[in-house]
Amino acid sequence: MAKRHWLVKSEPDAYGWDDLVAEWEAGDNRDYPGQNPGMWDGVRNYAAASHMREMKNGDEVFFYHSQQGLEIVGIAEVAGEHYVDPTDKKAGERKTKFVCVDLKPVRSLANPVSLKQIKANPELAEMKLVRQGRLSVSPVTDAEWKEILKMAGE
DNA sequence: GCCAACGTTGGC
DNA sequence: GCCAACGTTGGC
Repeated sequence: MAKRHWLVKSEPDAYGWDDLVAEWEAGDNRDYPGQNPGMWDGVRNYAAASHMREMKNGDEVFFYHSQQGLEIVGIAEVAGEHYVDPTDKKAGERKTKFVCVDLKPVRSLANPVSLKQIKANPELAEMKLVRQGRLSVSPVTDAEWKEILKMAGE
């Protein structure tokens, strides 16, 4: 099964790339001690959740900073496939449960790729990040993945 | 099952 | 801080 690629976004004020790295260094979850480091919890959007259900261990994920920075700052990988989000208090009342995955930092980008650069690149005009800005977890095609790595000078 | 109202996200 | 886009909720 070929590796797939994804993009997740997070507000660095709430939980940024550095926080992800720190959690793995600490070997624990900052906000929910005892839970896995890098637990991607709190997604309450069905489209985003269904993407998380498709994520497989080893898939690579761009980590994007929204609100502040507005750029892809690093690459993470899926280190734990989807499970019911332990922070979803109403999971029992719903037929479709929200889920989370675990993300593990692989490396930060020496040259982050900004939303502005992405929008300026016609190759990336179809990206979900551009077309549907509010989606917090979205698929990235192989071509888009390569193009962005190229822009990052990797 | 439709659709208006409301809430949230996120770029600017 | 504003506003557009979109998702969710709830009345009918």
